[in-house]
Amino acid sequence: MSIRGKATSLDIAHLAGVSQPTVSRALRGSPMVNEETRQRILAIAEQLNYKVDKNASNLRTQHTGTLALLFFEDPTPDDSAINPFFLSMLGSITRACASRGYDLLISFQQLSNDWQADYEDSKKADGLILLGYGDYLQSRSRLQRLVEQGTHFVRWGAALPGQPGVSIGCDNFQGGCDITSHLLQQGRRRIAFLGHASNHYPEFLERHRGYCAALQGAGLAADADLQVDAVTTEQSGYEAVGALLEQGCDFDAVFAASDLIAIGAMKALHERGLRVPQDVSVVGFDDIPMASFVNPGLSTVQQDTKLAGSILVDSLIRLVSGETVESRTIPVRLTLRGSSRVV
Amino acid sequence: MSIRGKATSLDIAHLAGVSQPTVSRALRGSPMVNEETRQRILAIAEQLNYKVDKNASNLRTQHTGTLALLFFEDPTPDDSAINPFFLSMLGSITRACASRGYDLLISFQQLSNDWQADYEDSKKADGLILLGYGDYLQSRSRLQRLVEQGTHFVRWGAALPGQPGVSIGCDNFQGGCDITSHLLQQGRRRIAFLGHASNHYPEFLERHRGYCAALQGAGLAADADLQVDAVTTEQSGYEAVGALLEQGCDFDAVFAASDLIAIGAMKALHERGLRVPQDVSVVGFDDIPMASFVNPGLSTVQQDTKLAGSILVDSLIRLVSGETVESRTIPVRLTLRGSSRVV
DNA sequence: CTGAAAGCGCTTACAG
DNA sequence: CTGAAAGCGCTTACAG
Repeated sequence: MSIRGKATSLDIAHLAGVSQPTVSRALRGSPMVNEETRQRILAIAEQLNYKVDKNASNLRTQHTGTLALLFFEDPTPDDSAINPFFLSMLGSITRACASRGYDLLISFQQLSNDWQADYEDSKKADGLILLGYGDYLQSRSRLQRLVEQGTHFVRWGAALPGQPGVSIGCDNFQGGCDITSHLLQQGRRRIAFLGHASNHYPEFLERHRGYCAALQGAGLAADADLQVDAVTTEQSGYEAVGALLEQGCDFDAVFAASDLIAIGAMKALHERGLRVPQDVSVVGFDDIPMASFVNPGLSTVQQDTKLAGSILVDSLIRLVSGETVESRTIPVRLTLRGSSRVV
Repeated sequence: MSIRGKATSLDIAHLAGVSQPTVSRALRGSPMVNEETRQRILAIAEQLNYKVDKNASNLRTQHTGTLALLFFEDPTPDDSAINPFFLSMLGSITRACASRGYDLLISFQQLSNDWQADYEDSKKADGLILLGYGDYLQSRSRLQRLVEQGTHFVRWGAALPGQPGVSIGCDNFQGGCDITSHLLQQGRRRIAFLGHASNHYPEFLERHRGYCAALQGAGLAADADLQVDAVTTEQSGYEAVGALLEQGCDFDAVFAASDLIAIGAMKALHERGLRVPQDVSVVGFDDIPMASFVNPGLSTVQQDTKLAGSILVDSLIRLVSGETVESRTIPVRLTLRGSSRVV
């Protein structure tokens, strides 16, 4: 046995008086090993604090028991904080992997231009989870390439028809529709939409479509003047409200395409002396932790990140083991708080 | 060349008409390869989308280029949200690893009882970053064992004298002292401390010591009735204020040992009709993102998570490469907002 | 139930 | 500057 360095299966074999393959079998729980022998081997392994060398076993078996999370950001390539919604997804994915016995490798893709390549190709992971925001059209060709290479991956995002690969996303359309209906029920009629509504941002677009559908259901038409582009930062929401007010737009509610936008919007409204919700109702999307702590609490569309994480991980594991997996949409739920309810 | 599956260095060697070791050298940038040959090899590798098999190279070189983050939680072993402060640390560590060319393996230790063992021992990572909260005394013996085994690790936490291993932490004492002084300057005299103040929670204890020192500096004694135990959750802060009020304690300020506690405390105060900061000033510790969004904004002690992440990663990398690394304390900074300033 | 043999895909002395 | 050889530590047919 090597004194320095970690023990190997050969060390154990010597000590147990068996061959090295028998040690390997015993440790992996093969039924073809004498129970007594196994116990002896296990005891020695335990005593030596032996752990199977993953590099060796992965090399031999050609799979890793590891999943890689590629997190890509577009709008803020600086070191600013990560969107809390994605942080929450990250937490949920991490937990889901752990509970299924997989390791999770995490990478921020803004710092690497070598996308798909780096993980499954270099045998670090069995499959990829893609998570992030940013311009969809820019990433689409990359998805296409992943599919062509036979890489196993799932992504979080809108499941568009003809979409390459497997997507898991929440029901953005329904969420947009429901929260808009809620505002309508509260008597609001001039509802601004803050967020991009183009196919570059499919999730925002779906939310906007839901918004339009709800308006239509109430016999109202969407007013193009009430849509202001915004990416998912407070700053962007703050500026969007500023733009709306400067244009002299008349509005009695704001549907922000994300909570971060909504929180920025609320700040801008407060600063102009407009009361939320008395003068302007505000609602968001995501239900990030801080939504319940702003004052008033922010009404929003909750995305179930825990469920999402589980489904992403389970789908990927099934994909890796050769099963066919369909894209899925997860239902959303309204979380109503003070920002949209006049008492 | 194998049609199915990934290309290997041998495939490239065949195509380039050289031996496999030459391919390996060329790809690793060895100066002992003819430049022309190298270019040819590089081109073929590129074309085949070849990536070095990490399992094979790690097995051969006996190091991984991977760091493992062990995140352990004590108080909430359920699926509740991760403390935003640690989420922020996690983001910062992830970025720091990426920018230094290391992969990051993440594990939630609440789900595994096999601590230290699982990572460096199984050759998945070159070193460990320990991050988390919970009872320090419970984990101390494990740290001791890590040191004995020669495992490379750094931990986030209070750098106590005689502490096993390398710790990086913020200056909890100074932070506690500064924020308490601020309250005193605002004319507060009866300052409650919400949080455990025992050696089970060394960071809270240090904050409490800073609090006592500041009081003493102002000629005041710490009133034991004004210290209420709390762990770092809103619920705990909410309950702590409830307990204080039920005891009929007289207090004009609250120093919560973490922002989460402070936010719970503010909620409890609001519900009882007490105004923040007019009736009771509230301050926290951490400066989590939501601190700036509660109403009024929460005054707090900022821990620089970005710097912390960099130092943790750099320290670990140096440790792994055989250098000696000392424990370090990172300075803190007050972030003052409306919760402690009567206009 | 067990062992001898082969091989996963690299890297690195060693020899030329 | 390049190649033949060895070996990292496993797992898995194959033979008994």
